[in-house]
Amino acid sequence: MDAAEIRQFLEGSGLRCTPQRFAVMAFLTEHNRHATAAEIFEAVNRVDPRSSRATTYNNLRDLVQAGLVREVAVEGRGARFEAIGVPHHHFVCDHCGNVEDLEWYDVPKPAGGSLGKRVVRECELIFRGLCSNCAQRSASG
Amino acid sequence: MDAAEIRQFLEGSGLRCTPQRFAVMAFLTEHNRHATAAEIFEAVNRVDPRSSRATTYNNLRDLVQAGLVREVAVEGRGARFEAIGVPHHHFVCDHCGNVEDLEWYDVPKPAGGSLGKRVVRECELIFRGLCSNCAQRSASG
DNA sequence: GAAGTTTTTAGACTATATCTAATCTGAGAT
DNA sequence: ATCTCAGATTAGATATAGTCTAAAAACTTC
Repeated sequence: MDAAEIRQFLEGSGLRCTPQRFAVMAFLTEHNRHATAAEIFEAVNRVDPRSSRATTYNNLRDLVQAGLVREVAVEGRGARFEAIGVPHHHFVCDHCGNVEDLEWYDVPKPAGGSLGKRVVRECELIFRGLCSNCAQRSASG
Repeated sequence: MDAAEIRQFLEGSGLRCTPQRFAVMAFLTEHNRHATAAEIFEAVNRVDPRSSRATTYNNLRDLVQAGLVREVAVEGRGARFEAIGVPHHHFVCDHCGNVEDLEWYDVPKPAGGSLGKRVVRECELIFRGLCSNCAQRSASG
């Protein structure tokens, strides 16, 4: 996603393309990691050193509401965010806590009537275990 | 799980069965909800009004390490915990934030070599959408 | 019942997130 | 161009979540 696309996305959602908001979105699309609010704030701060924490949180809330960003569900302190791009699943390392993306594939929904009257919007698959690095380290250590 | 079983579980994991630790475990097994640390602390506090927040956190950490309790991955402030019992998946309501259990069924692992050298310990499936209550309310409202 | 270990406690401290009121910005109207 | 005003941003106070410390208490073992 390049700068012009980000601008279009924001304005298409009724959000002004402010420098701070743009910086949040740009950071999230560039680094497809699962950034904490602190990391995102730091990135916005590189663009404008006078920017406020509140703005980063406000913008993250707006972007999540607009459907451009997703809050990732992981245990541990501090929310994590990612730009909504190619769908994928997640792998969380027990040891180092890193979150990695796994290729998307369809997951079967619960069978029969067990969903009851619930309405499913999306589904996320989280694997847990040891990432490549930690697995090798624990094998050789 | 009754009182004697909880005691056995704790001692089998090398943990003393203290009143506070017992209270944490008992609350989590009774209420198979996905309790926040604050709710658990409140429950422990009903048993012993002088108990400390730190103790609840210590005990939750110990119980997670011992494999009797799991920290549930959900977005939002405040970690949530559940006793490890029958395996199940989760449904998170977009609207009210409640976490509900869904019947367990096997989920296919990523195909081929896409896991690389990762070692998978467990897998969790999270559905998101509207719970029965919120779905009905939004349909009729 | 003494000695040593584990656990708990109170409260300070750190980290994370939100709120408030004042100020600033920019896109459309003129 | 510049006025206007809703939407955005700011600093800093406040709220919420979690951790740490040192001392006291509660068990275990002898």
